[in-house]
Amino acid sequence: MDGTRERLLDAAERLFAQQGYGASLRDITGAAEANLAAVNYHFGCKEELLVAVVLRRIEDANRRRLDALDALEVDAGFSLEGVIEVFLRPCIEWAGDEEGGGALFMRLIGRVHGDPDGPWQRILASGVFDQIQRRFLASFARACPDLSQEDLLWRLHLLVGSMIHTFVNPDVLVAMSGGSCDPRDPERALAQLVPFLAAGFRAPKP
Amino acid sequence: MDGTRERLLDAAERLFAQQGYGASLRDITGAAEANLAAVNYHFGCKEELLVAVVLRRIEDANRRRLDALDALEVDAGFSLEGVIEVFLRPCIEWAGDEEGGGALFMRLIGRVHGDPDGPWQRILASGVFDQIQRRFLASFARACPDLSQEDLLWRLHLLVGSMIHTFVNPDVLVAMSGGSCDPRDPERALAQLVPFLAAGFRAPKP
DNA sequence: TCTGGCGTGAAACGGGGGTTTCAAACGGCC
DNA sequence: GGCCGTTTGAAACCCCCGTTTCACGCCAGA
Repeated sequence: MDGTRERLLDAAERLFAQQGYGASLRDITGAAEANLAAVNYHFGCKEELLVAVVLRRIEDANRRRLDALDALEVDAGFSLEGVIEVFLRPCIEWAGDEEGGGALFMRLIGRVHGDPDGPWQRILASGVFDQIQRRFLASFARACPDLSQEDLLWRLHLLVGSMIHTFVNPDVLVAMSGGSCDPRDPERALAQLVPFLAAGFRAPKP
Repeated sequence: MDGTRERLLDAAERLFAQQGYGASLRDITGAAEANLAAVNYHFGCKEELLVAVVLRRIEDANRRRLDALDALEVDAGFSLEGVIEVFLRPCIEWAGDEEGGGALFMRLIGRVHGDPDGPWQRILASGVFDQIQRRFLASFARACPDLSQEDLLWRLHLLVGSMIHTFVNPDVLVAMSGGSCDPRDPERALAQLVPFLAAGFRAPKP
């Protein structure tokens, strides 16, 4: 039967998200109804499996971000808020997607992101974020022409931090607020994040 | 010899930060020049050791934050920027403290924070952050009287995200900027974070 | 001095981990 | 049909892990 590779990616995404990198290959191959050796055959080793899981979603998300940014740039309605929304969109959709595994994927991102010497380095080194970073920096520079490149980098970094922290673990904010704040509601999350971050970008230069 | 407990905490802090929760008790007790069984004797199990490591620093930091906030509240110079700075201060100092282990501790925070089902839940449940959250929410409410409780929670959450993302892995921003942005420089980090976050808090209500 | 608990040392226990091996099965192609 | 590269199956290999056990030294208190 074909599709073993895809089934492995699906199962790994779910189990890595739920249990962290400590999830065993035996559990993953079991869930994928594949043989234990299939992981090493298709991906080489456990770490490469994780990298493949992450890249599969990131590359797709970045394509959609670039498309949306293209549309925004030529539109007369170009705005700082629009750029921020385009950047946030994939994460917001993932966070609200309980069935398709998007919510789990965000948790996985949080995990690998917290392990600086692990697979995350390989993901960064793969260059998946290079084009995204360049394009968005250019758009933010257009929206905030007074800021230096250094300031833009700082603020993009702070934006990413708020985004990850919010969508990786929506439950934290839900619990903290007793349920009144819920990042998994896309509209309300955007309504909170965009004004906050746009105001941050428009802050006077340090 | 006394101090085994403290040596274990020191060694665990370093090794957990460098290698994650996967660091073995054999390595930790070896580095602490203690016996393997000492961890289970003093802390019960591996997870409790991690919790103890984290709480040791968090409790101290929160005490200092509360003191600084007390001083700020009675001062005529009370301001939103002041509250933000007080909140950020411990993390900024840790991030710049390579020798004392503060920088490593921030990495550890990033790791345990990314593992929502792990020891972080026990840390949250311990209530270490309850008083801090209440006090700072009150201060932010004083600085931003127009915002609802829900908006304040959202914005405090976004602040925490930027803070963690920045100081947990300073190298990311350093690499991304080619060295021109360095979160480990306390003054410049404050100069970037405080205006951005203050403007975010002052953004109009969603 | 005797004693009892506290801390330590050394070893073993039971289990699970990633990876490798090699033979068997599959599937397109000459 | 026969062949060969690709994929799967089952088992073994070797290693490291957290925890437990139990005996031994230590030292205050009776």
